[in-house]
Amino acid sequence: MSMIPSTALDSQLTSTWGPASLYPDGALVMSGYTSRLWSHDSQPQFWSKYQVWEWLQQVMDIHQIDASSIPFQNFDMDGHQLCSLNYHDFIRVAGSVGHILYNSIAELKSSGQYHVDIGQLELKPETDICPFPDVSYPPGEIYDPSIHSLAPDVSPTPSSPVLSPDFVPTDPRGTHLWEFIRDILLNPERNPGLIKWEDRTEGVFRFLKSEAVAQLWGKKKNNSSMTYEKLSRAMRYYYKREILERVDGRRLVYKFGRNARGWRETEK
DNA sequence: CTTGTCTTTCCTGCTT
DNA sequence: TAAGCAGGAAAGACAA
Repeated sequence: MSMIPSTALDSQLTSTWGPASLYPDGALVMSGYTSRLWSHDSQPQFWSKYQVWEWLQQVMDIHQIDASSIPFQNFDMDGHQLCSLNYHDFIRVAGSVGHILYNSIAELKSSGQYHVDIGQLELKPETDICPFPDVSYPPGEIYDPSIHSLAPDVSPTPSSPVLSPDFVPTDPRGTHLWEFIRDILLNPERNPGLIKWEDRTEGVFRFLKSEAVAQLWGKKKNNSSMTYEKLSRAMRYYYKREILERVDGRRLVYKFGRNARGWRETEK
């Protein structure tokens, strides 16, 4: 996997990344938003897995499609693999959304930029830029969770040299939700851009891609219907057990509590 | 088979 | 209005 300059990542995550709802004047903001996003490394063939997921989330946001409606884990691949998918592959792994994704990547491959035309958001067939207009799929087709992933399996609980010396990666079977979250935070190289530390020493963190994390958690639990809504309920149960502490007034922000172990840089 | 833990699912109401 | 948050209630999964 290719490395992305951290400065580029940081700027993407902190300044250009964010839900579209932050920008009430969506249409006006969008063009600048997307052009900023894709202003670097615009050749999808050279994207890392991280950039593939960034692109996925962006397309979903731009088209105002619920991120939970596609299986992010099915796109556990780098840009080279992504570009090798044909139209049918996109439809197979993402249902009707695959159509949008295919168009996006096709345009990126040819121009290196993803131009968002607001009029295109309606996705009228007659203005379809899909190069395979004869390809048909059942109207109203949606993602079928039983469809297997094209991508190789990925473990969300990897080992990494950044872990504290006494941290031993837990058995995936026995990993609880908070440990799963912690392991994502401790392994940004393997699960980049999903959750970010807000205050490393205080144990404050924020979900950047809540639905993507929920999908990953669901995959781990073999539950394709997991959502952030349900994941967050489980997170709230941790308050009482002091595994997490409340962070008032901030959406998607949590803080590790006194009973959470293994997240500190210098644990013991 | 029973029990306890840890979610998962659903829901109502509230907040941003 | 959408997305999150707060918890109650109840069911499910699973290990001891």
